[in-house]
Amino acid sequence: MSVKNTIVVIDDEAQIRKVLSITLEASDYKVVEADCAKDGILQAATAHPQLVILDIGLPDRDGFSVIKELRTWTSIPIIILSVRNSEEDIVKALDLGADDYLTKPFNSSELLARIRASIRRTQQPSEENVISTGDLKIDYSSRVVTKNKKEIKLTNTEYLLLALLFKNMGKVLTHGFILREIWGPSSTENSQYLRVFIGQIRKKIEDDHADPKYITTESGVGYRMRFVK
Amino acid sequence: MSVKNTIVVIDDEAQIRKVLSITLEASDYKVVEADCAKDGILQAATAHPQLVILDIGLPDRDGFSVIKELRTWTSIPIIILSVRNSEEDIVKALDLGADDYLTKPFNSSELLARIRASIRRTQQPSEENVISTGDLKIDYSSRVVTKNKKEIKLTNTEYLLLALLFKNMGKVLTHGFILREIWGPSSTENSQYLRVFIGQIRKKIEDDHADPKYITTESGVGYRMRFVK
DNA sequence: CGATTCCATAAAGATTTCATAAAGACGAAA
DNA sequence: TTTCGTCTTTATGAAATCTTTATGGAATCG
Repeated sequence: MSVKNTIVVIDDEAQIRKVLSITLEASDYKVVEADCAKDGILQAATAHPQLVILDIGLPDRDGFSVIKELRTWTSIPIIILSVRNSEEDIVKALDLGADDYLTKPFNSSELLARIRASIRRTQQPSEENVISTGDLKIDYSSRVVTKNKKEIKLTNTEYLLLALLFKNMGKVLTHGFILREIWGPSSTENSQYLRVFIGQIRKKIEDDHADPKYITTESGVGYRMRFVK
Repeated sequence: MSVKNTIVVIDDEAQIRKVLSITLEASDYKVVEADCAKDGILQAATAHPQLVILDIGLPDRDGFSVIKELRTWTSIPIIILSVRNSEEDIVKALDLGADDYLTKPFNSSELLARIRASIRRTQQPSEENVISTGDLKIDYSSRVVTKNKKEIKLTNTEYLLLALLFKNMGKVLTHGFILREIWGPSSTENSQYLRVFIGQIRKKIEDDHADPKYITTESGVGYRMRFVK
């Protein structure tokens, strides 16, 4: 279940705010309304919105100055609404940092599509993919393993093997399974070089590799990665 | 001295292409023209543009399918031009991944402002336009790389490659990923010329290129840009 | 307990991958 | 067209990695 995206609507006409709210809420956005520039900026700062819809014609302040002020501290997308379809206004708004410009009366499905496009752009990948045990940590997105925050240099095969063990933390992985996963289905059942690699990895990650605490041997079966507090 | 931003214009009407070229070149963009979808995609993959302008009505293929195909491998901004001001088309284009939609006849200063807005956004995601590591610094807004405040002369491809590494500082980038990002989806899996370029860049940025501290090799995997204090 | 199988490690050989130079191809600009 | 800068390809030796072999120690089982 995803959390709803919040949109701040800054417009002095109650009618327009109402139409926008209904439209946006029907598309599963959370809407925060503001009827003047001052309140709009406050809401933008406190409601943590994913987008701002701003009417350029406000009673208390020039809408362009609102764009300017917002851009001093945030880069969330701003879509401008205006009754004026003047080239000059469009250029000014966009160059001040607005992301899009629509003229009233606007088409609601076009507005929604432009909102989706703007939000899509800001939601670029930033997901971290990290698993840790003891003082060991693996980061799949950057493909780096650290021990005590210090990076450990691993060859490609060593990394693949360690990543496989991490992903199956606590489970016993049989020799056959590991060999098939890393060396492909046509790999021989010879687990000799698996031992060589486990040995290499242990040298690099275990404090005492005569008594390994991370990768334990399950004699006759395979290996297991242990979760260490 | 900053390198010009490149824009690929895909339109079958020579007249429109000419007008666009003149307009864009007057604003200091480098323009690459294509008169059909096939050539357009090729140019988008090889010319390393910062933006694509796409006419939705092309002779050889549906423009929507071009958006779709481009979006399988690149996230550079796409601005759609169309004679049809239909809500349906706008929504479809934006949801397929286009960044903006303008109807012909378009206003050239509005188009330029929308281009600036789109390019600005792509050069922003790292929050700052400048990233540095050690005595190296990259400025995305001016496309300039400096070492000890001294500018380093880079070819376009070298810049793109270095910028990609900077943007993913600390992450291991696989050969395949780098090749797709820089040379497009049709690039071969041959990483030989990637090595050549890495070699060139190292000559320019590393103090001792027998022992590189900025760009390290992850044998069998790819390369990584390191953060140096 | 033996005997047997399984495991850990070192080290040598085989293979893959990498760095670099240099030559050819290509395209943009004069 | 020619020139120049850049990109692509090819070739070569070096480096890193993987695989195999050998040896002795540990675990397992009758």
